[in-house]
Amino acid sequence: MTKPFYITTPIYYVNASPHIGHAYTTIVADVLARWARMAGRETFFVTGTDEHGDKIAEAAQKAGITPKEYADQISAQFRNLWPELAITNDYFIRTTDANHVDTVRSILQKVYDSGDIYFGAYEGFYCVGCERFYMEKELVDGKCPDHQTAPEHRKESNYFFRMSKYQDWLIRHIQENPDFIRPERYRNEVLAFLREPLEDLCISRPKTRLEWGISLPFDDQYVTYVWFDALINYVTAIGYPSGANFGKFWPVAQHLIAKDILKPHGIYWPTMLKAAGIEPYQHLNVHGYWNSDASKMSKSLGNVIRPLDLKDKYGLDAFRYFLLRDMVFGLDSNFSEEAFVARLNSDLANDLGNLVSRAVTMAIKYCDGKIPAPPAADTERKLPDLAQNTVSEVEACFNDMSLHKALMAIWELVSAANKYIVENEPWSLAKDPAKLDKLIAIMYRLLEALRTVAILISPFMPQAAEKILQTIGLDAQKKYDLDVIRGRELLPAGAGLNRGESLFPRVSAEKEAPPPPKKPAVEIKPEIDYDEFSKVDLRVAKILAAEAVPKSNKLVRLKIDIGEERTIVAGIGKDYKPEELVGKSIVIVANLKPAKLMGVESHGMLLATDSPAGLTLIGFDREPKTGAKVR
RNA sequence: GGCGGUGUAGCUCAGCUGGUUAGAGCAUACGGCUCAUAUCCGUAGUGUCCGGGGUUCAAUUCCCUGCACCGCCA
Repeated sequence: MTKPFYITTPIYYVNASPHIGHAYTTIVADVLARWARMAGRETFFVTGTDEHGDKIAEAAQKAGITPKEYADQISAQFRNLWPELAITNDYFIRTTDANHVDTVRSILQKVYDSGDIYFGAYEGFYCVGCERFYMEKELVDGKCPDHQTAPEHRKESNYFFRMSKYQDWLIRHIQENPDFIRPERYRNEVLAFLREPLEDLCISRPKTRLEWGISLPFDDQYVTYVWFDALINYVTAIGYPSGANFGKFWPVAQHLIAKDILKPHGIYWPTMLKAAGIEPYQHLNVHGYWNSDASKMSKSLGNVIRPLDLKDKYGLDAFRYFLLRDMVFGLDSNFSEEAFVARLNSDLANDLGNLVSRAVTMAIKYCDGKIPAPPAADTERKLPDLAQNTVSEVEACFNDMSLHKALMAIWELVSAANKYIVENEPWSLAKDPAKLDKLIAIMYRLLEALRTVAILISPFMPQAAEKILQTIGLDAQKKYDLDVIRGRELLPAGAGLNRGESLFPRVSAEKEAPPPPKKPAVEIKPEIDYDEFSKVDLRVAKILAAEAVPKSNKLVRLKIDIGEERTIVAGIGKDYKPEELVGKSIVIVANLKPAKLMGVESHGMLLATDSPAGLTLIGFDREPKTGAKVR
């Protein structure tokens, strides 16, 4: 009986729509899960969404909906994306699920009862805009670095988890289990962090400040905050404490995360488990970031690569292949469409796609369109032996999280098969009837190698694997596993070969750059004379205050100074936060006829234009005089 | 500021505990084949192995130092 396998993705926070980073992590988890199933392991694969916290409450308020409605929307985006990426998760968990709420509360109570949660005061510099405390060192000139406002000195009482108590235990555990956190660089990072004394973890927020969370079971004036809620999903998902799955899968739990959440998973989570009397997970697997053009991808930079765009443009399997082949697990990688196309053409189209195409064409021609009988005395074992080695090698790579190396190993087999064709020149053998047996034996070994390749790539590229199996006359619906290729199960002689369409057509790199859409030069409105222009009174205005107009998506009410105070309403709420507007100098049309927007009278209109990142206000390169005319 | 990582062919990278002509893939050039998605196979290169110093019979590999980039912590 082989060991069960339990893999989780991070519990994704619903403050942003899914991007390539989420896609990568989830695809890696999927590849691991598919591989484990193929290796005959009982497998459980969990992903889900983290839905509590002030960021969600805030975003929901801005959108004019309840936090739950907001979370429902974003959570659905994740849930709907996975089938499109062929993700085979067994369970999708949400931190708002009732069973999760119960589990969190029961673990909190348990830790509280054992004395590892205490009530304490927290004192410090609190920025109202950020709704968080700052350490003195973080402040710039005594002011909040984000808002440039002086923080208040506040005292707040909260519940704390006695994390410090488990520091020594954790250090020992990591040292005694070298594979606990991998790759090694992240293990070292955690150990480095643990050289400093660990502070206790604040795990609550007063409801006066944040209501959107799970109430503490021992004090309903507080909700639990962030990690003490989110991390617990990994045990909720398998039915902690008494579910059958928990007993089976928890001892082999593996988490998969990106490096940005190393600390919560490498430090908070194991100590929380320890305090709750639960064994630690088995492995924490940490990967790097996908960068685009060397700058870190972020929403604010507007260079988020949308996974679905790429999948639709080049095909899901190519997308999955590229992500897994180009990133060394643990390190950062650069994403570029150019690299993607290069991989697709050289590895998938030229090497694999063309191999399948030529092998099947010849097999159909030389073997009557059917899988031939295996050679009687098979003494020539170069290709079959290599295939066997490849299976073992790929297996070793999986144990090591070296997925890119697994693909490299498979591609050595692909190359060897191509070489095998050139060396044996089936087309020459076909001209000599005396060499028919040899020809048939060669075609058989080739088809056998294709089957091995197809099965080995199936966790990475499920669709392509299926197509190859169909092409070489095998039942694609059958569940193949490693035993089929390791045990050298014979190919079903007589099964019909089908030359399908190209597996991976080449794509042209040059033509990928879409031709600049032919625009009818710049469209200019009809001419006006100066008199007409001079009717427009443009003024420099200073923004004194700004607030979102309730129930509106993008309207912001601005109090401005143009020598006199005025109120205007502007549709810029999607691109600017009210607090970042205050103090800015802008240009307004001062003599525009007042208009009521969402019940608020606007006395003027500000000027803005489009930028790649959204609207941008017309500004100044020197500080202007408030109220001055703009000519 | 403290700790750590990285710096190897045009590009992306592999090189464990020091040892004969420093490797792979892509890109480039030339040759071969024609079954195949103008694909495949073979051959050929080029490298101050970031700079400087040291240890050693011998260093890309160890030590020190400088530079550049990155990460964690503050």
